[in-house]
Amino acid sequence: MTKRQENALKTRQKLLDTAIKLIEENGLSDLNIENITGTAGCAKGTFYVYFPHKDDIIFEICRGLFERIEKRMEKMTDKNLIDRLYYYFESFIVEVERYGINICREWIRGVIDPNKAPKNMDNTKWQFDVDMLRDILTNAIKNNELKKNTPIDLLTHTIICELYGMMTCWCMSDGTFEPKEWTNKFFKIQVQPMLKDYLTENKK
Amino acid sequence: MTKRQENALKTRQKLLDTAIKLIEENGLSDLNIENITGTAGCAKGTFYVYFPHKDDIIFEICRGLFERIEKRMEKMTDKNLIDRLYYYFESFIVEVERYGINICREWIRGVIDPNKAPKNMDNTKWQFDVDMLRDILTNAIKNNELKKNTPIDLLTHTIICELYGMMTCWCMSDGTFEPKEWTNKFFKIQVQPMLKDYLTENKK
Amino acid sequence: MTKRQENALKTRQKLLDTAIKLIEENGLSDLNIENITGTAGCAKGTFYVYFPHKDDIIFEICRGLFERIEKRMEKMTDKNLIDRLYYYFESFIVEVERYGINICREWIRGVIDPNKAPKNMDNTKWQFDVDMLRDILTNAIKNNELKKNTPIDLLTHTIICELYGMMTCWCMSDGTFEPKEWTNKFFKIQVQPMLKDYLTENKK
Amino acid sequence: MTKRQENALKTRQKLLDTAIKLIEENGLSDLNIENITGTAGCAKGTFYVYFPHKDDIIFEICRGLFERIEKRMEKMTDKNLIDRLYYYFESFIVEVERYGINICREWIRGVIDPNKAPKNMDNTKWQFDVDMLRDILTNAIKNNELKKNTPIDLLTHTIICELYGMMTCWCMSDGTFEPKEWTNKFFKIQVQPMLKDYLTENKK
DNA sequence: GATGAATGAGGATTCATTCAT
DNA sequence: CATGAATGAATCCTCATTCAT
Repeated sequence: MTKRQENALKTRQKLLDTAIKLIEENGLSDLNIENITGTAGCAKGTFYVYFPHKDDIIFEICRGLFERIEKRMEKMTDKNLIDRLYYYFESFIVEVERYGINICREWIRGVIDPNKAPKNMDNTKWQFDVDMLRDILTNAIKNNELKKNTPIDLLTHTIICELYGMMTCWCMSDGTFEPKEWTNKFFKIQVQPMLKDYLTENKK
Repeated sequence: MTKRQENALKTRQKLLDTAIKLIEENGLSDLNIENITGTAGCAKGTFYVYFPHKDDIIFEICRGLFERIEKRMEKMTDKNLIDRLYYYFESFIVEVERYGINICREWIRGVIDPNKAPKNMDNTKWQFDVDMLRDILTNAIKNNELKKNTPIDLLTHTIICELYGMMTCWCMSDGTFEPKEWTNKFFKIQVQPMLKDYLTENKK
Repeated sequence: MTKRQENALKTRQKLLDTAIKLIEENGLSDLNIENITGTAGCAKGTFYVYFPHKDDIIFEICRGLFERIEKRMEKMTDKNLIDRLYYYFESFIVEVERYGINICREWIRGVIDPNKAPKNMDNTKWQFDVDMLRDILTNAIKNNELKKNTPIDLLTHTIICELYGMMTCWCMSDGTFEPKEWTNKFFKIQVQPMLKDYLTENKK
Repeated sequence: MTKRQENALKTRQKLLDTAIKLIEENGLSDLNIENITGTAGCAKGTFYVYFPHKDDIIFEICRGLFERIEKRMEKMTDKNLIDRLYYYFESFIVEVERYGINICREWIRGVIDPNKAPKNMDNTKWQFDVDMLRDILTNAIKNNELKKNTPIDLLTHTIICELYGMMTCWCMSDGTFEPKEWTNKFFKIQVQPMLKDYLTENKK
C-alpha cells in the first residue's frame, strides 16, 4: 500500500470515527455532512469520495458493530455450550457499549425495519441472528452436549428476544438499566434453568 | 356541546386517524403535514388549530396506544396474580398489534430515547412500566399472593425486558415472529417457572 | 375567484414572466431558483408552491409558446389554402420572436429530443406538427383546393423542415438571419412553386 | 515520434472516442469527467493532461465532425455545380449520421448559440457555412456555370436553412424522418428547380 | 506523463410554521 | 374555526478542477 492509499484510508476512518462520535453525542437526527466533514477537518466533498450517500456511512457504522460481534464469536469454539452462549450474550453487550448508547439506539432503529435495509445486505439481521444461534444449538446436539429432543426453535427465539429486550431497555432507561449487570442475572435465572433439562449427562 | 364544538372534535379525530393510517402505511419519516391534511381532507392550517407542533400529534398517537393498554389493565383487579401478569403481557401485544407493526416501530423508536420525549410527558415510559409492574408485585406481597422475600426488582426487569424484546423481534422479523403466539410460550417457560418459588401456598 | 386566488395567480404569473425574462437574458444554463424568486420578489419556497420541479416551469414556458401558436391557428379557417399555409408559417415566427431568441433556443433544445419530453405530453412535437399540416393539406383536397394526386407527405415534411430550419438558423446566426424577412422570401420561392402544379383550376 | 508520445496520442484518442460513445449513449447532460476517464480506463487527472477544460473535449468532438465534412468537400472540385451542391448536402448527412443522432442533438444544441462557442473558435458555424456556400456559388458565376444575376444570398440561405431543417427534424422525429432519404427528395424538388433559371446554357 | 485524493462553490428540494383573510 | 399562500432555514448532493506524489 502506497503512502497515498494509506492517507486515504486514514481520511475515511477519520470520517467514520467523527460520525460515530457525533451520533453518540447528538443522535442521528442532528447529523449532517457539514457537521461530519467540519469536525473531521476536511471539505464537504471529501465525504462523497468515500461514501456515495449519507446513509452509507450510517450503514457502515452499524455493519462495523455487527462485524466486531461476529469476530468475537469466531474466537469461541473450544469452550462448552453454556460458556459459548454466555459469550454470545456478552459479545453483544460489550461491543454495543463500546460504541455507546446513542449508536445502539440508531442500530435498533435501523435493524427494526428490514424493509429499509440497504440492498447489499444479503440477509435480515433477524434471520442472521436466528441462524447463528440455531447453529450453535444444532452443533451442541451433534456434539452430544444437548439431548436430541431439545426444542431448538423455542430456545433460539427466547434467547434472541432476551438479548434485544435488554438492549431496548438499556436505551429506554437512558443507561440506568445496565446491560452488563443484567446479562449475568438473566443468564442465571432465565437461560440456565431453561437449558437444564436438555443438557446431556456428561455436560451437566 | 355545541354543533361547532362537535365538528371541531370530529376534525381533530380525523387528523389523528389519518396520521395513524399514514404512519402505518409509510412510516414516520415519510409523514408530513401536507400529507395528513391532504388525506384528511382539510387545509394545512387546520392542523395547527389542533396541534401546535407536528410532534404533538405523534405524541398523542403514542399516548393513545399507551392509554388503551392502561385502560385494559384497570379492568383486571379481581383475577389472581398469574392471570393479571399474563393479562399485562397480552394487553401490550393486543393493543400494539391493533395499531400495526409500523406504528410499533415508531413507538419503539420514540420510546427508545427518553431525552427526546415531549416535555409534557411527566415520566419516562421506562419508569412508568417499571413502576406499574413493581406495584403489581408489591400488592401481590401485601395480598399474600407472593412471599415476602420475592426479588421484586429482578422479576420486574426480567418481565419488562421480555416484553420489549418480543416487540423488537416482531418488528425485526417483519411480522414473521408473531407476538401473540410467543406471549403464551414465553409466559409458560419463562415467567411461570421464575415465579413458582415465590408463590405462597394458597396461590399455588 | 376570491382575492386570494387572484393574488396566487399573479404570483405564479410573476414567476413565469421572470423566468422567461431571465432565460431570454442569460439562457437556461444560468437559470436557478434563487435567481427567479429573488428577481420576482418572493421567497425560494414560493417557487415550489407553483412548480414541483425546476423543469416544470421550463416545460410550461414552452407549452405556453406552443399554445399561443395553436390558438392563432384556430382563428384561420375561412381563408384560402395559400393564405392558411402562410399564416401557419407566420404564426410560428411571430410567437417565437415575441418570446425572444434565447427562449427559442431552449425550445429547440427541448423539442429536439422527444425521449426526454415530460410524460404528460401526449404526443411528440414532431408528430403534432406533421399531423396538423397533413390535416390542412388533406382538407384542401376535400375542399377541391388541391388535386387528388398531391404528394401530401412530401409537402408536409418539406414545409416543416423549412420552418424548423429557419428557426435553427435564426438562433445560429444570433438574430442576424431574421425569420420574419425570410418567411416571406421562402414562401415565395419554395412553397408557392412547389404547390403550383397541384392547385386546382378554380384556386389558381 | 517516441514510444511515449505515441502512447500519449493513443490515450488522448481513447478519451475522445469514449466521450463520443458516452454522449451518443446518454446525451451530453449526463457526461462527466469521471464517466469518461472511468470508461476509458485511466485516471481523472489524465483527462486534464489532454484537455484543459471539459468543454474542450466537446469542442474537439464537434470540430472533428466539422473537419470530416470539410475534408469531404475538398475532394470535390472537378464535378459540376449541381453535383457539388448535392455532395455538400450529402456530406453533412453522412458524417452526422456516422456519429449518431445524439451527437447531432448536442451539436445543434451547441451550434445554436454562437455566444457560448469556445473562444478559440475563430468564426461562427453560421458564418462559416454561409461563407462556404457563397464561395461555391460565386465561383460558379466566375466559371460561367451560373448567370451573373444569380441571387446568391437567397440561394445560400435557402440551402443552409434546408440542411439544418433536415437535421433538426431528424432529431425531433427520433430518427423516423431519415435524412439520407430526404436529402435526395429535397434536392430534386427544392434546390434544382430554384437553380434552373440561373444555370447558364452550357450547363443546363 | 499519470494518478486519484481533496476541494468547495453551486444548486435543487423539503417542510414545519406563520398569518392575513 | 378554517384556509392555503408564503416563508426561508436546513441539507443533500454534484462535479469540474487542482496538485502533490
